[in-house]
Amino acid sequence: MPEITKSYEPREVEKKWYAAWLQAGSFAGRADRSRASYSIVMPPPNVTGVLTMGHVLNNTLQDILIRRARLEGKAALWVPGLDHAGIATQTVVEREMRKQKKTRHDDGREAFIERVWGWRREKGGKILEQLQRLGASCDWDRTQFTMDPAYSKAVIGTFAELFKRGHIYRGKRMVNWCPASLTALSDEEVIMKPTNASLFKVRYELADAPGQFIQVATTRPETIPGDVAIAVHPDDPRYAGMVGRRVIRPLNRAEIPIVADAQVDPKFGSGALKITPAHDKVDYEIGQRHGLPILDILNANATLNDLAGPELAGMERFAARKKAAELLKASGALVGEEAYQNNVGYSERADVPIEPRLTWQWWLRYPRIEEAKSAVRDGLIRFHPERWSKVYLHWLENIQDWCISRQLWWGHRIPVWYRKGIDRDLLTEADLADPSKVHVSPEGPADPENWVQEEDVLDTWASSWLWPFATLGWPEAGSMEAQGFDAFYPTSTLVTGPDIIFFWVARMIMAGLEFVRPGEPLERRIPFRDVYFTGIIRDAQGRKMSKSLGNSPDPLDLIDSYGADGLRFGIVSTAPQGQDIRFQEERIEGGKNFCNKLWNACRFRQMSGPAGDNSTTKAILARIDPGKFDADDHAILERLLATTREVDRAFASFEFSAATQALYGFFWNDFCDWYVEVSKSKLQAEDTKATCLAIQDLVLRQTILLLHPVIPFITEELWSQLGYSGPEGARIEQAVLLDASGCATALGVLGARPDPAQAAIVEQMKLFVSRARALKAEHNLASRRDVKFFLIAADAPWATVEANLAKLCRMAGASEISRRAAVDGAPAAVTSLGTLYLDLASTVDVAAERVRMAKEIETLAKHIAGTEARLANQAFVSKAPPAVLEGARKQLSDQQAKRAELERLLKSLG
RNA sequence: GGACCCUUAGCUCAGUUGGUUAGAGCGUUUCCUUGACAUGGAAAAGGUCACUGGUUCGAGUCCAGUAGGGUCCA
Repeated sequence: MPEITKSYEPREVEKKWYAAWLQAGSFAGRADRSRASYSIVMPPPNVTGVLTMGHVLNNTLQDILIRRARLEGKAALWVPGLDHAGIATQTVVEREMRKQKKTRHDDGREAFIERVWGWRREKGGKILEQLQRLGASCDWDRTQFTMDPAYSKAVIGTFAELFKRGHIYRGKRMVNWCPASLTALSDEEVIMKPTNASLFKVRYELADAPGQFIQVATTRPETIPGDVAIAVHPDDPRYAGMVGRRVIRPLNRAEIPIVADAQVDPKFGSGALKITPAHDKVDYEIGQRHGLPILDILNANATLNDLAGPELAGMERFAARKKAAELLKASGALVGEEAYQNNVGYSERADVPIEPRLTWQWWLRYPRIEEAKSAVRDGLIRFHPERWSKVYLHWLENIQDWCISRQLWWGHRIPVWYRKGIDRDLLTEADLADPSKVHVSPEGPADPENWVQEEDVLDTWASSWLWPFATLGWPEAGSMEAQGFDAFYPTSTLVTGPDIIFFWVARMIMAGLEFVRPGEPLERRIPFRDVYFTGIIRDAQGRKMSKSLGNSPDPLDLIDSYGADGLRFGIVSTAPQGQDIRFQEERIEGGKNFCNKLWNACRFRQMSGPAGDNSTTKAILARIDPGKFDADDHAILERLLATTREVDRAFASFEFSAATQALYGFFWNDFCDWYVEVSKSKLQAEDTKATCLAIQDLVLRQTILLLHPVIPFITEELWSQLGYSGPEGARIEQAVLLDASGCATALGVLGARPDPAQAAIVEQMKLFVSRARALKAEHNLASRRDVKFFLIAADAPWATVEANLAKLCRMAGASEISRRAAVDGAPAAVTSLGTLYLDLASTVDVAAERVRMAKEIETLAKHIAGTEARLANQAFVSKAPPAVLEGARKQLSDQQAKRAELERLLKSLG
């Protein structure tokens, strides 16, 4: 067996094992009727994406779940993939073309799409390779891309099917138009941002009464040329006589009417609203009610068109706003201008203000809304943290039809064909259902020469909402069979961010309910059972990480510095459930240090004695002789069981950081700082050596297994180095992890069930040693190993000390601890095992000693007073549970005894 | 305007049915290269649990309100 090196060097170990895992097919998800299934579909990162800290967190958690499932003996499958990300990808490629002064129109549609594919092959999807550096154990052979032929077929087929079922329609409606990407967006892709604007107060002159005006307030004077009316509230007394009269539009001058509409807010501004139906959703509705014309003064790229009038035509919208204000001022129509903050919708991708715009689009009436609600409300799908279910339900309560068409080329082209020569603007609902005018099918019409295909593509989310089942071969029966659909659907857990709860999570639920296993119960149709929402990773100041701020560390740099395991351990240990995370590189460093600690503890084991048979738990147990147990053996096994129980619980309830913290505390404090140290004495004695080594082997084995999902590389390496892999060299994922009760049973069979009373003695010894060390440190003897202690103790505690004398001396750094009947004038500490004196043959600073002692008595007196007060309270004595009461009494007597002893010591100092 | 979350040590955070003297990591101070580990060990300092009131024998924990910070929806 090779010797374990002095410190852990992750680089080569990670490379070696990842290759070995791939080679062995360790990540392959195979359906297996004899085993429970556990499946996860990875939220597909954008094909344009590179690894961010958010991905690190998200994918580490998925990897933890899937690796733990493997150790629990489940048939585990983690499906990776990529999202074609319509707008984002098209933008990236167009930006490259712009460097050569070209646009996609120079290419033409087909050539452009081919260019995007070329980009995808060369530069896209790098993120999946980066995930491998992180250790992600996905079944890479199943990697899916939303534009793959089979997946595309599912997407297109779904459109045709939903159309057939009456869920999809074509409509001319107000949409959120992105003037940068030149496409419609869904409501979810619009981000409302408070924006500093100016509120312009503009007066419109009454046509029939020159010199009389009606005043409106607007943040968008450049749209005045598109005004077709002024609206007031019907009950507004200020305007009672105005309704029905006409005013002069001050830009692009024309007469327009004053109408009355209850949707006008009389409290806003002057209570009069200018109506621009082509450029505002509310105005459009009001316009419809009053039969007003629609005057569209904007081009698709948000420059003003000729209808805006000669002064503004051709201008960009913000320049036009300035110009409009100037024109109004010059004509005297501008009454005032004040600073104003309003909410403006921005395009999520392009980050420019969107324009409400009237266009023909394809719309989806969401299916299965009620079922989607009850699936979450009734707990068939559980959200973690649970509170997100409120956000989900609230959205479903107020759900609006989904605009699913996008004016892009990169994406799934909508499978609709129009008969040549038909005017699409005139198509009625009845025409849409008429197969002689409109053809809808995945294959297209039999006589394509007579038809023209719809140019629009589908919203990217209208493909990814099929992800949990389309990645498992749906809807092709053969593929589903081959990919184990039956076993792996519903998937077990979805790990994602709460920011896409509407975009993706809710829509996947509706899609699953609509399409999978029709007619079967809800719990068979839902796409996943648990949804874990991660927090958002922020920088140390609490800001979101972003490219423009440059406050996001490159995860690959972190892997280079701290190892993938260090990064994983660090990030998981800082990730409390459902709370945002402030990134601190120190925590990642802590992860690396923990790995090194683990490494060195294993190194110590290797150096301590010959390797025994570690190939199975049974073999290790066979090397343990419970007859040789001392209190420390009981204590470490007791803590091992408790830690296993806590880790089981934490993982089961998605408390990842609690799991890592339990393991950290156990391994560092209980094992390394105490058990390994006391082992150094035990290993000197031939009769306890073998059992002590076997216990170390047992503890290390279980610890490595519990840690493996979090830090897979180092644990695999140590698994092999310490011989747990057996003669066959089995990889760790082939081992079976025993839960707490399984461990207890295994120990019980051996007669080695840990005794809590013995474990309690170790707690006493720890405090004893700690007090001894403190005494030394207070007298500047911390580094001395030859200090003598005296102990005044009753027979029973002395027996404990005597039985563990060698260990206690070693731990305290004492040459001896001897029992005395009386000691005078030495610094002392009161412990539960007796009063401990530091033998300072000569110099004792009596004054300092008295101060220290008096301070301790004072602190103790406060606690005693508190406890006495509680016990003197009749209500407490009569109402508190007996265990609590008994605890308080015991505490009081212990405290009083300790105080008496301290007072005696103080007196003896003279 | 509606909903949700957060406020505990210098910093980042635990604290799960209310119950002994509120914890961890990092940082700080002092000491230590002894044969697993200085990526380490030992000791120590450091907190009116945001504030106010209430429920209770007992509140960091439950309830109401206030202040500050954040997120989502309108």
